[in-house]
Parts: sequence; structure tokens; C-alpha cells
Amino acid sequence: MEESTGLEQMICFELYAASRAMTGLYRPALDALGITYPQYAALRVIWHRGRITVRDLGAALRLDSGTLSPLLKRLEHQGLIRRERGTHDERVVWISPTDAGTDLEHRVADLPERLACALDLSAEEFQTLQHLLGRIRGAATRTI
Amino acid sequence: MEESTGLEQMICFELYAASRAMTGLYRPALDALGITYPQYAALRVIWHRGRITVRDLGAALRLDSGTLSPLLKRLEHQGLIRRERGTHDERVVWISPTDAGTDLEHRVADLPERLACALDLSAEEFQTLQHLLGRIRGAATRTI
DNA sequence: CGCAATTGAGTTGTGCGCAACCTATGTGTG
DNA sequence: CACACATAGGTTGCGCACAACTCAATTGCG
Repeated sequence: MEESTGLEQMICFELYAASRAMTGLYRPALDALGITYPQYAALRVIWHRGRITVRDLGAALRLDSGTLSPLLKRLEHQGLIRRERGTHDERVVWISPTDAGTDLEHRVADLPERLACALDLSAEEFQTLQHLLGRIRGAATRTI
Repeated sequence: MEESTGLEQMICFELYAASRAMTGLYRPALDALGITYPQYAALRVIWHRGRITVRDLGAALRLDSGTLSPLLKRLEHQGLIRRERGTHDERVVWISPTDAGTDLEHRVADLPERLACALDLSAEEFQTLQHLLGRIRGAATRTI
């Protein structure tokens, strides 16, 4: 029996700790590929869309340009993505995976499933969690 | 209908986004008090225990000394906590709230309830979420 | 006792997250 | 057309997280 810390009843803390625990679960696999967890999340969206603006990527990840600009610069330096100024509207920057980036996609194809297994949740629990997290995110972002 | 991003099915991403949304929900209230969310989490434990070593605080928050040392130094500079070298074992540092720190506790007493309300979850959903997050954290930390 | 191994805290370096601000480009209105 | 305004992306600064490391104090074992 652990000593009480007064945090047990705080959903916010559970969320914060669970989120960090989860990225820790991804870390060994991602370290081997030379990318971080937020970089991986960004790549998932880029792979899925094929070609996306920094703005839309930020909307998908809920991250602003202050976070994304340096992150994308690092992915570009690693040769995983390409950045091109839009020709029609020169304010926008289009992101797309390079060949090396697409290659990486195939090497991590089984990662989500492997790690979902590690969590040992039933399909039903999984769905419940997803629903509740969505509602939290909705409520929290709406209030702002 | 939003465009698909390929992240919908990834519980890890929902967790990551929900956690950030939640700290964003706390931000206005904590900004007014001049503390950050991790500082607030640390203070909750310190208030609850009255007196705690850096080691035990780290175990409660799942944070290492690399994160806690500078965080505690900032709380000390703000006059909210005291740091004292242990007399019996001079390696350990004991953390305790100052009068100003205890005062702050009273001013945030209603914060968890206020923010729990903003989430608009039923008591049952709340409990389900707590249980599932606990299992995730357990599974993720056990695997390491 | 003497010395290797362990432990507790701190430091350094890297990469987020986010606020605040900047610049360039585009849009809308009179 | 001119000028205010909005928008896209970038920069700076600060505070986490976490790995890797240092150092001092303590413990354990022959």
C-alpha cells in the first residue's frame, strides 16, 4: 500500500501521468528510429494526408507554429519531409514526406497495434476511453 | 465534418491532446496565482504530506530530479516552499510549504471542483475514466 | 576497518508546448 | 488605387520532461 499523495482524486493528474507513461511506452521504438513522439504524431498526419499545410497540420495536432516550426525543421534536416512555399499563396508552406519519410512509414506500420496490445485493454474499454478523452478535449478546448 | 487526419484511432494521441487541453483549462486560474501546472501538481503533494523528500515527491509525481530540482528551486524563489538538508541523512532534501505556500493552498481549495464541473462528466464517467487511466499508466510503467 | 557499490540530489543538453511578438503576404472596403 | 485588417509561418523566451552525467553521503561486504 503506497502512501497517500492527495493526487488520487484528480483526473487532471491521472491524465498528465498517463500521457507521459504512454509516450514512455513509445520511446524505445521511436528512439531506434531517431524520432521523438511529437515528431511521430506529426508524421502520422503527414503520411495520411500526403501533402498538408503547416496550418492544417497544427489544427490536426492542436499545436501552433511556435511548436511546429522547429519540429518540422528537424524532420526536414533528417530528410524525412520536404517543405515548399505555396505558389498560389506564398504565405503557406506545404509539407510532404520524402522517399525516406515514406520508407519510415512502412517500418512503423505495426507500431500502433503492438503498443495497443501492451496496454491490455478490451475493445470495449478502448472505445469507452476514446469517447471520454474526446469529451474532455472537447470540453476543455470549448471553454477557452 | 472535419477532414480525416489518421489520428482518430490512436488512443495515444487522444491522451496526449486531452492532457494538453486539460492543462490549458487550468492555465488561466494558475496564471493568476503565478504558478504553472506541474508546480501546482507538486504543491498538491507537498500540501497533503506537509513535509516530503524530493525522492518521495518524485515517486508521487513520476518525475525525476532533473525535472524537480529546477521546479522546486523556482517554488523556493517564489517563497512558497522551504528546502532543508536532512540532518540524519545529509543526502536527502526535505520540502515543506512556507506560510505563503499554505496560504496559497486555501486560495485554490475550490479549483479541482470548479474544473471538474467544466468537464461535464457524470460521476460514473469520471470513475470509469479514472480506472482506465490508472490501468494505462500501470501497463505503461510496468512494461519499462 | 577499508573500499566498492548504491543512493539522493543536482547539472547539462535536447526537444517540446505555449505565450508574445514579428514579418510577409493576401483580402476587403471605401 | 490606398489603406486597414487578417492570415500563415517564423522567432524568442521560459518552463517542463527526460537522458546522461557529476558529486557527496551512505551502505554493504570481505
